[in-house]
Amino acid sequence: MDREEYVERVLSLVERIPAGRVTTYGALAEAVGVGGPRQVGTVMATYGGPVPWWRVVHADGRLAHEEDDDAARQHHLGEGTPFRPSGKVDMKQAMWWPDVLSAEPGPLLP
DNA sequence: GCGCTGACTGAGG
DNA sequence: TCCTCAGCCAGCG
Repeated sequence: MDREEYVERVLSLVERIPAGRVTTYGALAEAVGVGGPRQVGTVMATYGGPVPWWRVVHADGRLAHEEDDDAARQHHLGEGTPFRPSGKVDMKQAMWWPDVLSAEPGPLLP
């Protein structure tokens, strides 16, 4: 697939993350099926503006991009995302695994 | 074609 | 918990 389509799939998955839940770069990469976590990171850094980027976190629950760390925390608090005392997201509760089929843009879903 | 860079990850200390 | 290191994959000079 070309880059545009890849970007579109990643963003569409991020949009599907329910409020109060999060997913990881690696999970998104796996759901799309192409590239790796870093590729997803690049996409988010470049095109992630319009989507709820704060719901995409590191594999261990740390919030991405420390400069916006505070803004992300506010969003999560507002959505009721489970946090650990350490200031990281509680991945056991908050992890949302993307539905692989959702990454398909075509009329694959009934 | 080549090297650098990055919103990553997992293992080890 | 935090830090480091190696592996990884694309985009961009």
